Amino acid sequence: MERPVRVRFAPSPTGPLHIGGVRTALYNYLFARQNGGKMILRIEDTDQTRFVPGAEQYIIEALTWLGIEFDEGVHIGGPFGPYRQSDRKPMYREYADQLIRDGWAYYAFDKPEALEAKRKEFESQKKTFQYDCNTRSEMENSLSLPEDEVQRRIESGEPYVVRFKFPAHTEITVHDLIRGDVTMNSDLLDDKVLFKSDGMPTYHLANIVDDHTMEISHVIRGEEWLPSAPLHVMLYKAFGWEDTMPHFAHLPLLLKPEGNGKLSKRDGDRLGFPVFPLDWHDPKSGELSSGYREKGYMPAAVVNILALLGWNPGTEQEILSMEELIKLFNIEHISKSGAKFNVEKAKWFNHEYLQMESDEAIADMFEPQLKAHNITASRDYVVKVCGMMKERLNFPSELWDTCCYFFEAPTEYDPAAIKKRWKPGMTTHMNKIIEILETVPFEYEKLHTAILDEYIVGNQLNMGQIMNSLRLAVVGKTVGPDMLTLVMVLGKDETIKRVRRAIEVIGEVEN
RNA sequence: GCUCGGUUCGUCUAGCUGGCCCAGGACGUGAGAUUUUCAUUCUCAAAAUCGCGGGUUCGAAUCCCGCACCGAGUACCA
Repeated sequence: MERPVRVRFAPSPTGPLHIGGVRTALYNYLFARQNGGKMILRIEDTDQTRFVPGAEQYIIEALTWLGIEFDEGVHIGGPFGPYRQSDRKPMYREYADQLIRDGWAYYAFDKPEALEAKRKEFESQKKTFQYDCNTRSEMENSLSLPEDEVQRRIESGEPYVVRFKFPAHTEITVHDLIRGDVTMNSDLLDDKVLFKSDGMPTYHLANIVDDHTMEISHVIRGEEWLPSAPLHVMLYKAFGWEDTMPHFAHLPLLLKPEGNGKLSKRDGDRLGFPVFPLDWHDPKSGELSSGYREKGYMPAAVVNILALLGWNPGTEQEILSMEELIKLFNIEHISKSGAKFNVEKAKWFNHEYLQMESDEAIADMFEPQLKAHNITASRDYVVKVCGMMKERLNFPSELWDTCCYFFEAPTEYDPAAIKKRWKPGMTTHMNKIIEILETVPFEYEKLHTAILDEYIVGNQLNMGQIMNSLRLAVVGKTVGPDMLTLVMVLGKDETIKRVRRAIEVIGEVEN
């Protein structure tokens, strides 16, 4: 009997959420929506020392921007709250006690320095110290110490942790939805701390207790958790919760674009693409890490990019909306190996999504840039320019650079273009074109006939030279849409003004 | 070191129940077409001896074994 689908995204508020985490959230979301299940946001803040103010807010804002919605969570509440582990602190204690009572865990008094010394000692013999069934008898804990001394130490307030007592010689199999059965021997696993001396549970305890009490059906998380999955399976067993243990799916890692290794926070700005969904100002260092949103990526594009990094629909379709992703998503098509992020393809996705935007919407993105350049233009004009130019763009941020000449006459002229196109006698030609513009009715067809057919072709002039010079005069360089279209958009007076000024500034050239 | 996981064009990947694969698509790259320029668009092309070596089989990217390499984990961090 399958239980209702309930999945959670459970980040730690230790900094900005990086895109690997975003992808994990996305996959959870797609799975939940597809199965009519619930999506829960739980904050795992059991490490007080790594808490970063603002991180939780950042996570919520980022996922909201991307359209990844929650049904329950720290920001919206729900029937299984509280959803912040620090707010659930009192309940973990009893679960740790239960484990001790049942012989699945024990108290350990070893000081951090003592453990460190032990590790050094082993290291000098080229071995690795592990707190496990072989070594725990040599350590200071409730298994090695007499009962009355354990009592005494606890009563005197000596700090202690609770460790899991891993049974010896046991094969533990984790069934992973992506990788199949993964089996490990308990002898290789260490007695993980479940409950810290500061009164907080560790990830392992809190995670299992919360997933159980929140009735989570599927745990979809990063591959870095696979090695500790056997511990988690054992904990479900120790608590007697095997029947309702969630299904596990460990996602492949996101790798850095060059070389090897896991994508890290530093890579982004170094390699020219964001590692974070939103800009992040580090409250301590004041350092800024750039985000997709501020770089001009559309949220739907980011979702699409991330969805396809480690999963595919099994067809050749690559542009997929959230609705389509929800419909098509399946765990079977998640790949096992890590994926490298590809900046060029990300740009292409963004380009595709930008093309789907209406001219109006692109104009909205353009307005702030125009304002920044002190441009005032009619809404109709801005919309028209956007419609004409959008296919050339990957990002809205490129709008000003590719469209500025629609709003501002050139102040300088590209020297290379002058050299190539502005040949002797050009001022005469330009004056002639001004004359045509002034006398011929200002209509596309009429101007085309007058300038192209009659003047240039009729006089057997070089089409490339004349038209490009005109372009140079109007734009300042040799880029842009169809010349006459451009003239029509700019209008008669503005065009003439620009050509006059070019004649004046560039002047006549010799050979 | 140990444990676990992974390994198809430069990158993301299709392929998983062996023959339709001398390996398909996409991004990027190159060439051509279109254009008065740039870009767009369109067409075409190059690009993986399927990590390596064995085996099973009439036949293997697909199954089995070994090796190599890469990654993750190995904290009172998650």
